[in-house]
Amino acid sequence: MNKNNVNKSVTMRDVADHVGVSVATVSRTLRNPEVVSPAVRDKIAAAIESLGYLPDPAARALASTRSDIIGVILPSVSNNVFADVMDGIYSAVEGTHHSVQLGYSRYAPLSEENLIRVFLRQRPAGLIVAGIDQTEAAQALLREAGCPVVQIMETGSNPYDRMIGFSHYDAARAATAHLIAQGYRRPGFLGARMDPRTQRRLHGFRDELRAHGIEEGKRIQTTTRPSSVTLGSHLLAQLMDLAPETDAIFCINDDLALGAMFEAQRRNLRIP
Amino acid sequence: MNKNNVNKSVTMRDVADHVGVSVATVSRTLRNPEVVSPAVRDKIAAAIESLGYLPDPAARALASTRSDIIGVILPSVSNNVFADVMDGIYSAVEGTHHSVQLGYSRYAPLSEENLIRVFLRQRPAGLIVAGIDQTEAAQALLREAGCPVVQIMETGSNPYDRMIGFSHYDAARAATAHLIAQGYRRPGFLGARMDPRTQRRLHGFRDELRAHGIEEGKRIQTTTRPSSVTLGSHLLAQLMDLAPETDAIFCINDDLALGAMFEAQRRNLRIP
DNA sequence: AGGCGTAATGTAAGCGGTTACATTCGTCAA
DNA sequence: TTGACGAATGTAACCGCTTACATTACGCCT
Repeated sequence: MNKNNVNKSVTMRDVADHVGVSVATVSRTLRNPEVVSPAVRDKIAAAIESLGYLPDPAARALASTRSDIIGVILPSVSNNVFADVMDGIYSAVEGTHHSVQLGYSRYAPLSEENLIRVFLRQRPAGLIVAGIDQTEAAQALLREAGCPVVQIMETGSNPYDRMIGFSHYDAARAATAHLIAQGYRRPGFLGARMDPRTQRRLHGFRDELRAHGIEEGKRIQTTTRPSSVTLGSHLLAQLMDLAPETDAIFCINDDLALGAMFEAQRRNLRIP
Repeated sequence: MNKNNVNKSVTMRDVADHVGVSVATVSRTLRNPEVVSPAVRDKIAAAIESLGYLPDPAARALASTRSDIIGVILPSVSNNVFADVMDGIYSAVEGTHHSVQLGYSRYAPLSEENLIRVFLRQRPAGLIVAGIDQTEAAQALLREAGCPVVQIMETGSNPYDRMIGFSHYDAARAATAHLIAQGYRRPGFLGARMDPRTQRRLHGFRDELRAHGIEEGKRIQTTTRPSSVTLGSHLLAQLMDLAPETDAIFCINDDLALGAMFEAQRRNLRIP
């Protein structure tokens, strides 16, 4: 096996010549092998292996007007949750003929819209986007994407195509209800970034408090800055200064929670 | 501006017809505008904008035998360090006409080799790989990649092309020297995964101890399992059970360190 | 033997750009 | 006035593959 001719690029033509068939036949054994006679198919497979042929994805995409790319658009790379998502996506894609192209919107809807446009231009095999907060234009694009579109990490009504995730509002209510059920009557809330998703969590928290007739006081501390561990510490410090009665904390993510735990420890607060 | 014709795909032909020039001229105003007369150039730019033309990357790649893709091959997505790397790469790429394609080797050299082969097939604009521990075949591929290759997160001799990073061995020695300088005479080591990079850190640690005539005792606790926070806790527990004299800890990464801190806290050990 | 249906393969026209080379045209020196 | 030259644009081949359609080969029936 001669795998090293990346530069001299073994083409389908080479494989075809080597076996003594036309390129069409080679293409067919790759795309739908069942229409090629087994004898020829085997010879072609052997030639592909021995010549180290690898298809040119650009040529394939151009000729077939469809690529093997799966576009993924997430708001952030540096968040653990998204890292887990990527992990999952890559393990699913591994071993298939698909490849992943990742875009990063930085929580900016316009930048997301643009990414969608660029990705769509490659006629991707599929598109994965986070959430439901796309711009009007982006929504239109996604509705006629011409490929499967899956929205992840959130649910809502009216999906473009498929949708998997959970309701951040409901989850926040459930978590808050849990705290209250445990007997905590003065729960606080720490939030950062405050993008639409985060806001829905805050609404869930608030509505659940209200449902139990609990005043929120000054126990909701948020910032629009991106979340981080140190920010978690700051926010908890702020919270405890302004609302020392706080007896439980709802953090919108793990970064903040971790920072809050460190700060709590510094202040010798009890952590269950 | 009609940006929504992603399906009906506005081609360069459409732009050319709209302005009344040949496609070659359109292509030129995109590729090297300086050879096109300013008047025509402006008309073309306006047409591109108003028709919402976006180039087809596959066609471009096929015709020019070079793509705008920057291939990035990392061992893991789920590690914070790599998330930071991606963050940096994406901010550098944002706003350019390049796009990033990320591959994930799962610390498996063969899988990395394969990714390199596949990426190279697209004649990428550049390639970024982590470290220096590629297979022979991969090394050969990278040396004649035909595009810039940059190795990150580590240094060593004999780069394929460019290399940025630091020596894990030296860094580990320096960190260990620091602990010893602070007066800690019984430092321990927690390591996970134990890939070549990690091993070099362990060697650095060991060599520095030896240089100071310090016995390592049972204070080196490692596992080949991938690192995680809970693993950090386990390893510290194990370390303190087997070597209670330990007075400082060297953790190979933040996951482990965090886990170790939690465990230390549980055991009421003092953390500076 | 002749005709026909089917399976296997070949032929060739694109896919949407890039680019070497040819052509046109205006300018200017002789 | 004429020829040469350079700048601007057009022409067309090609990049490597896919795929509709044409062709060939073969087995079977009448």
